[in-house]
Amino acid sequence: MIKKQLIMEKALELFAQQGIEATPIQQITDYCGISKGAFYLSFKSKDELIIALIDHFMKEIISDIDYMVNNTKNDEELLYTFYYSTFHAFHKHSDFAKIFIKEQTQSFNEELIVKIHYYDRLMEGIILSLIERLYGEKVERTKYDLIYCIKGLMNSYSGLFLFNNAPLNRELLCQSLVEKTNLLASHTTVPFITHEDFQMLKHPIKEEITIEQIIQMIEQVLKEIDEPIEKESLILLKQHLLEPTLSPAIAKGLLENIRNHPHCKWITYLLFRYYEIEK
Amino acid sequence: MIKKQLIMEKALELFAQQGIEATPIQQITDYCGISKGAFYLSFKSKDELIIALIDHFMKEIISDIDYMVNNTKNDEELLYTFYYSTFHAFHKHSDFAKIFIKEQTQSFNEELIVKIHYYDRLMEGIILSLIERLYGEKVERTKYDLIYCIKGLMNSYSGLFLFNNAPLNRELLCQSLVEKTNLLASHTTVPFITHEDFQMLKHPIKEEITIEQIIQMIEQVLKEIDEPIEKESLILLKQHLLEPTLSPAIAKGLLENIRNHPHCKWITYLLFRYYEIEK
DNA sequence: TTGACAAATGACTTATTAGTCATTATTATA
DNA sequence: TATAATAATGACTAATAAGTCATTTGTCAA
Repeated sequence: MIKKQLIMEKALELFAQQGIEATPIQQITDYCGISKGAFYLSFKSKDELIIALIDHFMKEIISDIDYMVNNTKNDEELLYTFYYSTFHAFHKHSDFAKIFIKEQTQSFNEELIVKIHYYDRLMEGIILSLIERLYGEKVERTKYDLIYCIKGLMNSYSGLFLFNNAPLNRELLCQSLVEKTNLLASHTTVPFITHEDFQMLKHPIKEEITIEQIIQMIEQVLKEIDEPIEKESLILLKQHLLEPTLSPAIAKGLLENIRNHPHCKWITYLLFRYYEIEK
Repeated sequence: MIKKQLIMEKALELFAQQGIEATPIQQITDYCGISKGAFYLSFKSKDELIIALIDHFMKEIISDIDYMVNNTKNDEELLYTFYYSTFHAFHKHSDFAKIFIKEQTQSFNEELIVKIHYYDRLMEGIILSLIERLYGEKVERTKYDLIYCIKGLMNSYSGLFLFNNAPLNRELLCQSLVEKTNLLASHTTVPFITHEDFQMLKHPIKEEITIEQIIQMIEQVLKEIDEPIEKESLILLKQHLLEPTLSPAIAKGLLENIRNHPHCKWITYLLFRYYEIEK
């Protein structure tokens, strides 16, 4: 497990610098100080490494954003928080964000395209629920169009700091985008993308994840981490999944405990979604 | 010459389908019904072909748009004409547009990056002059920011028909974007990109700038500004450059102090790069 | 018809890189 | 300590692709 993480970290650096195609396995293993053969003990192929990277970081980024949005009670701050946590995540994982944006349109690998599409959909889902919460009925006709505006603006501005190294006044950027979003949401009368278009564009998202799958994931993560608090929290949450005994407050508290551990972010996201649906 | 055009046409098709990297010369020549050697009679290398393609199509697209914009006398129609001719050109040369957008962020080849930047700048120039003509003084503070909004929106929506081959109601799309642009132009009060930022982005530095040059710049700026905090921060940063004594946290803080001063933006940018604080 | 010149060919060289596997080193166990 | 199990190695194979060049083919003026 440790070896796998080492490879992922080092590979990410090189990929961001040179691009995925231009980085041979040999260079990654040299940089890690291991042999080429050792790489293939951790990953079946170069593609598997790429997929693992995308999964790892997109899960972390999406769950960070989702958590922030769900835990901002004040609607006034909601948009700002959304933009802020998005750009924060992009900045924190800028090496990855670069790769993600770079390869977004350029991949030959089918599995990769599906992955990227999938996470793109999740992002759209977050944006949509945010718009609905903020503007409600008023944007019924324009909300799908708004999603594309927001995505376009984010893309344009994130390119600035990702590829031009410009130092970033993130507060100002977010303020500026909040204003723009509000403007577009309040005054747009001619949407381009309608509900029907949006449905059409929608690739069927992967079917709901089962409790069994979440439990399997927890068991996997338990092997990877050492921190006692997180470990015990996970064990309790697992039991709670099998047979719900804990009060909602305790369950929520346990989720808080594991929320910030890098290996637990995705599980936290799934569990939050799971309990949201249940009630 | 005829041969050269044949190769360019056929190569464009294959590039758009598979990506540039994934298309071998052999495949292009097979598709053309000529030999591999014949290719090298027309182009010195694969790179030369790629550059030739970009030049050819970007010249055509840019001049089409520029012509339409310059020949629209009625300001009411100007924005609509701009969007319409842009999307028309993208659609007409969709194979090329795909490649251009794909490779925009992903290129290894230095010459190619320079080319793409150059044409991107031309596009920004067209958009800027259009904004100035339409809104004049009213957008003095927000016009550079507006450019990035327009580019972001165009990108987001052109992706729809380029990569999802959604059927396109171009009239509706342009109407919709005209409304959005007018909204943003009329009501934006918090621009993110200022005149200074825009100037800065114009000259992306390639060659290393020496400490001495930065110090010279600081001395120059010191003469220009009066604010005590910014002044002292600059003096301290200058000493720190000559002989590093400050802790990273203090240096970072001083940079924060000067970051938003219009005359210090470029220096801040250089220093951030120098210390590699912000990536 | 011929010979000179240009155009075109494709087998070949060189280089790169993903992935394999027989061998060696290390660690755990009895 | 001896032995089995596991991890790690890197030389090797196979595949791909850019670019070259000796040879062939085509053209046309004399």
